[in-house]
Amino acid sequence: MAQAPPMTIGDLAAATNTRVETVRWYEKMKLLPAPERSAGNYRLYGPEHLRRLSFIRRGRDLGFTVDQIRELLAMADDRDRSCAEVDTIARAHLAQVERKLADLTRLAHELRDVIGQCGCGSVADCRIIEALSPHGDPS
Amino acid sequence: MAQAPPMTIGDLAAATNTRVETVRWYEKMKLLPAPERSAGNYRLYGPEHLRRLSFIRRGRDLGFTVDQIRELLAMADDRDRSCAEVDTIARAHLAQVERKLADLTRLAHELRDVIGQCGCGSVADCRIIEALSPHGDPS
DNA sequence: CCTTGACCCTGTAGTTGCTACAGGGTGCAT
DNA sequence: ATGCACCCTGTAGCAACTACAGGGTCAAGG
Repeated sequence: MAQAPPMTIGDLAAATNTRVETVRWYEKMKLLPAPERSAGNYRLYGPEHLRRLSFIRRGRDLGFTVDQIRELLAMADDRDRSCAEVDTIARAHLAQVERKLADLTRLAHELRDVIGQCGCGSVADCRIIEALSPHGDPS
Repeated sequence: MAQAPPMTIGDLAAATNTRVETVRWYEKMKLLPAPERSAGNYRLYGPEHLRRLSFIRRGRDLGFTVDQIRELLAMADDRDRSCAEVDTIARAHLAQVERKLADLTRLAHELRDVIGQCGCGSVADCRIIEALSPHGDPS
């Protein structure tokens, strides 16, 4: 069984659908440990880095902040710790997502209302502009 | 009929539920025209500023970007122009909101799934951590 | 052997929409 | 005259990247 050869930063980025600059940024932010370097000073990554970066990316896709991911990683690294903290973070995050969802739903309704009323005449009687303007401009 | 006396930046901010710094920032970003100044170099605002800032704030509440609001303002200022462009911006924005809404809905589902599976034992078999990790780690 | 081109390196500045000072000046009431 | 609340400018910070600039490295083709 041959070991997989180390990956360059470009390989790692491609494998995780990440930009090279972002990988370097995660390293600076200490989400990803600094890897070994080649003779020519290139970063060389192994499968452990791939796993960790995949974790980070998935967390980001799920909308966790970098700080939350840092906490999740610390917990995942400490496998004897209770899972309750992980659950707490996830639940707090879900609550936040649900709040945002409610906001956006309301917003979409308002926008649909506003757009529905527009007869597309001249701006002078555009309902969209009117809806944005302070109520009823009496002059 | 007495004219309303000019408002200070604090008054204007209070009347529109905005922070003073934000008002100054809108001025620098050229959303709000620079007002006259008092002898002591205080900004003095009139009802036109109040109207314009209300418009901006309402647009921001509806999730328009500052750039979009700048365009909407330019159109609103030019009252003979066709309303079709306004409609275009609003529709594009709605489409974007709906995309974000779909993403967040999917995300909330995933988070609920992940949280539901957590029996809260030790991290070693935490389903949340597992769900974030790359599929199935065969070793 | 040399060049070309794709990749890599560091470091810094830009993005969005504000927010938070620091270090001062103004205006009004006591 | 002395507080105190408010105003001024200017700069730096937040999140999470993204986009250079100005260089170095490496493998392949001629």
